[in-house]
Amino acid sequence: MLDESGSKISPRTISRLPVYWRYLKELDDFGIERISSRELAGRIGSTPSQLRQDLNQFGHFGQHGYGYPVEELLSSISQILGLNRTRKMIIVGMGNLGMAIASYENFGRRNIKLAALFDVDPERIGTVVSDVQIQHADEMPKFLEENQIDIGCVSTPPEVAQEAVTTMEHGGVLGIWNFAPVKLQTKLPVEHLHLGDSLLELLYRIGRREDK
Amino acid sequence: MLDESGSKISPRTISRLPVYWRYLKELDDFGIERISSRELAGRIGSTPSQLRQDLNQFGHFGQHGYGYPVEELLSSISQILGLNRTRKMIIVGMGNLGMAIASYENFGRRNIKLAALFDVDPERIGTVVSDVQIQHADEMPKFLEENQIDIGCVSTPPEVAQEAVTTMEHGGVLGIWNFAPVKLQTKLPVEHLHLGDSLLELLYRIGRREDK
DNA sequence: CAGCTTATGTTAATCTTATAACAAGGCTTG
DNA sequence: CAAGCCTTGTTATAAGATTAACATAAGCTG
Ligand SMILES: NC(=O)c1ccc[n+]([C@@H]2O[C@H](COP(=O)([O-])OP(=O)(O)OC[C@H]3O[C@@H](n4cnc5c(N)ncnc54)[C@H](O)[C@@H]3O)[C@@H](O)[C@H]2O)c1
Ligand SMILES: NC(=O)c1ccc[n+]([C@@H]2O[C@H](COP(=O)([O-])OP(=O)(O)OC[C@H]3O[C@@H](n4cnc5c(N)ncnc54)[C@H](O)[C@@H]3O)[C@@H](O)[C@H]2O)c1
Repeated sequence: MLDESGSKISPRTISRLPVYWRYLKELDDFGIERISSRELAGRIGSTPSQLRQDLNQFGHFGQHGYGYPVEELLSSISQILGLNRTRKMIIVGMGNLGMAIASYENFGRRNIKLAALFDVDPERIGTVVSDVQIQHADEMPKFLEENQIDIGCVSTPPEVAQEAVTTMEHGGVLGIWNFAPVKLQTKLPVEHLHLGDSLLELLYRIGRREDK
Repeated sequence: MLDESGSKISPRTISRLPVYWRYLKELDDFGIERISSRELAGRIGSTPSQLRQDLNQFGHFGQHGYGYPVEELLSSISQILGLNRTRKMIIVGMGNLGMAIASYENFGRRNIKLAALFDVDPERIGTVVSDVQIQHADEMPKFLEENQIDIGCVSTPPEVAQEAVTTMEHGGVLGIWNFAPVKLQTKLPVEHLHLGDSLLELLYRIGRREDK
C-alpha cells in the first residue's frame, strides 16, 4: 500500500524523507532489524509523532506494539524516493563546485550515474573526472538528443545558468539541481541549493545570539 | 526602528532574508532607486503580501503610495543579517568540497574573511588556497586560542565531523556551517547543507512527475 | 493646492504543519 | 495461552505561515 495517488504529500514531509532514508540505511548497515518511532526520532532529532505522521502519508509500515522493520521500511522509502531505478545526471559548469560534485563517490549509493560533464573553458575540456571526460557545452544539445538524461546539475556562473537550463529542458532532462544563485525560468522541477544564502542565514543567527 | 527585541522572527522569514538581500543588491548595482513590493516579489518569485509581512517584522522601511527605497532597504537588511561587521571563517576538511568553498571569490561581498584551512592529509597540508595555507588539524586548538573565529565550516567525512565541531566549540567559534551528513552535538547554531538530501528530494519530485 | 492614485502597514481569514492524545491491535512473558 | 504491555495509526488540538483584504498615508497631477 504505497503512496495512494490522489493524496497530496506535504512538502515538509518530502524534505524529511531523505533524512529518514539516511538513518535507516545506517541502521540496516549495522544489522539492526527493528526500531520504534521514538528511538528513530531521537536519533534524527525529530519527534515520534512527526515521524509516524510522515510515514503514514504513504502507507502502514509499522506493527502495533512492535515498531518498524528496518529493512522493509528502508526498502519502502527507497521506492518512494525513486531509488530503485538508476538515474543519469550531467553537470554543466565544471568549476570549483562542479568538480567537487563530480568527484563525489557516494552518488552510486543513491543509484545515480554520471553521464556527461560540460564546460566552455578550453583548459578544462578534455579533462577526465570520475571516468568522464569534460566536453564543450556546445555539444550538449546533440548529447541530449542521443541520451535520455534525468538530472541536470547547474554549477555555472549565474549569468549563463538560464541558458543551460533552457538547453537541458529542450533536451528532455527531467529535473534541475541548481547551485547558481538565480531564479530559473522552467517548467521542470528545480531543487535549489544556494550556499551563499545558507551562510547568510547562519550569520544572522550568530548575530542574534550575541545580542542576548 | 530595527528589529525590536522581544518579538520572535519566524524561521521562514529568516531564510528569505538572504534572498531579499541578493535581489536588492542587484537592483542597487543597476542604480535602481525604488521598488514596490509587487515588483520585487515578482522578480523573486514570491508575493507582495509575504514580502511586506516579512519586512514589517523588523520595522517600517517603505513609504505609502511610493514603495521601498532600494539603497536604504538594502542597508537595513545588511544590518539585520549582520553584514556590517567582518566575520572570520575557517574550513576543516579540504577535500573536494572544502577546496570549492575556499576558492569561492564572493565571500568578500558578504564581509567574510577566510582565516585558516585545516586537513590531516599530508599531501594537502602546505598547499595554498585563496592566499591561505592548509595546516594540520592538530594545530586547530592552538590557532583558535590565538584567534577569535566566528564561523567554522565542516567539510570532513561524516565520521570525524563531530570531533571537529567539538574542537571548534571549545575554541570559541560562534556558529557551524556543516556539509557533513550527520546530526551534530553542539549548543552552537548550526546551518546544515546536505547535498545528498537535496538531490534525493529532486529525485522524488522527478518520480512523482512521471506518474501523472 | 486639492483631489486622485498608489502602494504601504496591519488586521483578518485561510491554509499548512506540528504536537498531543488515545483507542486499537499485536507481541511478549510468565 | 491469556493478561498485560507497548507502540502504532489516527484523530483532535494547537501553533505557525501564507494569502487576502482594506484602511491609511504619502506622492503626484492638473
Ligand atoms: N564555490 C562556492 O563555494 C560557491 C558558493 C556560492 C555559490 N556558488 C555558485 O555556484 C556556481 C559555481 O560556482 P564555482 O565556484 O564552481 O564557479 P567557477 O567560476 O569556479 O565555475 C564556473 C564554471 O562554469 C564554466 N562556464 C562558464 N560559462 C559556461 C557555459 N556557458 N556553459 C558551461 N560552463 C560554463 C566556467 O568555465 C567555469 O569552469 C556559481 O553560480 C556560484 O555563484 C558557488
Ligand atoms: N562532494 C560532494 O559532492 C558531496 C556531496 C554530498 C555530501 N558531501 C559531504 O561533504 C563532506 C566533504 O565531502 P568531500 O567530497 O569534500 O570529501 P573528501 O573526502 O574529498 O574530503 C574530505 C577531506 O577531509 C579531510 N579529513 C579527514 N579527516 C579529517 C580530520 N580529522 N580533520 C580535518 N580534515 C580531515 C580529508 O583528508 C579530506 O581532504 C563529506 O562529509 C561528504 O559526505 C559531499
